[in-house]
Amino acid sequence: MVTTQDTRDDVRAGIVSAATQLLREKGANAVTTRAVAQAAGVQAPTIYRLFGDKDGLIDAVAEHVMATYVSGKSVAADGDPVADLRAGWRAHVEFGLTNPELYALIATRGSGAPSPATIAGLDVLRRRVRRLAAAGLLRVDEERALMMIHSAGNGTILTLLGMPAGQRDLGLGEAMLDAVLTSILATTPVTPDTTANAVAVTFATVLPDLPGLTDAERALMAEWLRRTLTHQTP
Amino acid sequence: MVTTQDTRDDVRAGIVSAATQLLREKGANAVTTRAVAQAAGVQAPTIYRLFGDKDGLIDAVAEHVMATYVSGKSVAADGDPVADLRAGWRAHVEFGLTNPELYALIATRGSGAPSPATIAGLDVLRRRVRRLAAAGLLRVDEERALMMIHSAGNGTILTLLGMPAGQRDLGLGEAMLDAVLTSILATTPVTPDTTANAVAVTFATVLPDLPGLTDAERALMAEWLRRTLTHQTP
DNA sequence: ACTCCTTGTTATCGACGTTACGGTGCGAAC
DNA sequence: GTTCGCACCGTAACGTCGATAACAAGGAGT
Repeated sequence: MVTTQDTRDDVRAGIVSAATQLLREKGANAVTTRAVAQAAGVQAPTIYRLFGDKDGLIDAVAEHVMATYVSGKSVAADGDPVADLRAGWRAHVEFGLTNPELYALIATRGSGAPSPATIAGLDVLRRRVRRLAAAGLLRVDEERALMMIHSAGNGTILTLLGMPAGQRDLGLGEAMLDAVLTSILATTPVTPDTTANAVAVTFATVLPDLPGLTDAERALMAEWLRRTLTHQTP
Repeated sequence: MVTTQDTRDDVRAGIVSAATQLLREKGANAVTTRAVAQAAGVQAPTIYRLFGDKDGLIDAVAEHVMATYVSGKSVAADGDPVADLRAGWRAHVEFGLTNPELYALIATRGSGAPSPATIAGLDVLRRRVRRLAAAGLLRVDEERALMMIHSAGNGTILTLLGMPAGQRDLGLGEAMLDAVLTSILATTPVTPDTTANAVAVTFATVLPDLPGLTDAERALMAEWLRRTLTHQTP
């Protein structure tokens, strides 16, 4: 039978919708299990049967809001990697400013595991950073670049949310992104050809200049590079 | 008579101390008015007579912890303004990592007025930025520079606190500060040679695709690459 | 001696997250 | 067709939280 599953999903959607509206209109403190249950027309234990926990409800709200938000935008996954990163950054900042209570709720989980929404956001950001790295545009560690962009974005949004809506420095977001990009981007692609072979060849030429490695490590890497390059059949 | 005032201060100090210890050892959720009152050997209403509010108690705890923290360090207010800013940044990051629960508590006040600790931190940062401006070292708005440093610091600390204590990228703080300083300072500090780093990063992305290498060799190279990239470049 | 302000103590309020328990309906089995 | 089993639903409650009212006690100042 499907009706039971359908009504279950309907009830679930209704609860999420009620919680979202409550969060937007009355603030985070107004999102209590009783208030949500009353607004959705269900009983309090229903929330626990469907979401297990209040945090589960919050996660579902975050997922719902983010889904409806990104559905309105077309994420350009092609084209210039840098332009894509900028677009993603702007969308992120705009999302934070559009949903202040929700963002403060999911971005500031005191301790413990980060929220699923945070993990999802980090994943899409990681994909964008990987494109930068693959294009030869990064001059820092991929993980380092990821963490820098994440920290800058999170800090910027929280700072903007911390000041009254009227006097927000709206250029702060662009300035922060420019600062991070200037620090992590290579001015021009370092290799015109990003095939594995070409990159390995280029890497072999800069290997002696890399700091923090012992001579033995450098020698081993050079040896392995030579092997992988001679392994090529063509 | 002074004894009444003295005992009042003593009781107050005892409550703050108990709350601080409770916060450090049992986490933020364990800091309840009842638990604090019992740990301090007073009754629950005493907290409200002395601090007015639970937020007041938290603010007092923050002030106490910060005071005892900065008392251990000598803040060099003279000398190079840039060096002072760097020292203040490092102290701030170190404070956040040393007091995770407290920092998460005061830095993530969802909405409403920021905590007194935040305001105090912004004030000392504002003074440092003003010295930069007075020395003619800023190439952006003073307020813009203030907000950028504040956002970067807050975001960095929250990001570091969000990952397990073992695998924190401790160079992230310096990298973020360098990124912001490069963008706001008139005198651009020396940017190290980027070519080698960029090639190394690009190489890391193609490393999994290289033929003729064992998994162990690939893992070792990835580890060495990570080390050379996170290596501090003067 | 009398009054007033501060302190200590108890009891309690309303709200919160969460859960135990009994009823209820519906498909399955005989 | 009757009965059994089981998943669901609604009521009520539990334990805890922040916050406060009410009142006793005791010393300070006049």
